[in-house]
Amino acid sequence: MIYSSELIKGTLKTIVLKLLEDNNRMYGYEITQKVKELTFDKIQITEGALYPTLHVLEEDGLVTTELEYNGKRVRKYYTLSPEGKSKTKEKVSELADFMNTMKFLLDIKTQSA
Amino acid sequence: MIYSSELIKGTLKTIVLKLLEDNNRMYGYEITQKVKELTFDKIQITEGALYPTLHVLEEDGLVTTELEYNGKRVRKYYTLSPEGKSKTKEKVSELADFMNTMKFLLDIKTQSA
DNA sequence: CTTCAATGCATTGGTTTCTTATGTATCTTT
DNA sequence: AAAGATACATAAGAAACCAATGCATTGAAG
Repeated sequence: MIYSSELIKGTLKTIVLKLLEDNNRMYGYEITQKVKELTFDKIQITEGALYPTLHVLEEDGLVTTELEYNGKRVRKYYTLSPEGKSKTKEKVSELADFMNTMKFLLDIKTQSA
Repeated sequence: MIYSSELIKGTLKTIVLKLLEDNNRMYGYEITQKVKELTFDKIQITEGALYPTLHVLEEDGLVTTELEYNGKRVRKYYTLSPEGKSKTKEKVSELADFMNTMKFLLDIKTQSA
């Protein structure tokens, strides 16, 4: 089962920030694979979604980048900036809070009965 | 605190379906107030978002409607159709599953350490 | 040795979904 | 009488994602 794509909307940026927080330094393709692995293929980030998101994070100063060459193949590594780190905490805690609220909404009957 | 609007994306339809499942029969404005109340003002559904969503649910045959007059003021009541009921179960369980996955993603460090 | 899959970057066009703003009208409270 | 709440609705625009495409390198399989 793969989640319908609407669900990813709004959470992608937070997912990426959280992964960077946990792994310090990652490149784009690595992120797609890590998410796929960690979610047992339930979330598959498309490149058309990921790269624009990474570029926005960079424009906003939340990440810094450095190019690295393995032979001739280039990798663009992303690392959280100080602002990126605090923004990550914000976004993660907001999402956690949101999920609690949603859980409450979805379980109304069980909880009130 | 009100959640940043990106978070609502993708969950609105499921929220509406779930409320209709719990309350059997609701009209639009009532839904906005109920969500506001149940989430302690953290989620505020705008009418510009809600009404198009309700119309789509109707077009898709997931809800049926009936107009009712309180004096001259009209209310449009929405009720889940049989397809709507099964669709609701689908969507709610998908969202619950998604939230578990997200929770796992956000807690990686805690869980692996 | 060549072809296909995987790795790695990126952009473009299109759709969905929501926001903001606006419009109309009724009812209630001050 | 006016303002705010109730109640419907639409329209223009932005945001965020998907699907498709493109380019290039590397590794594995035949």
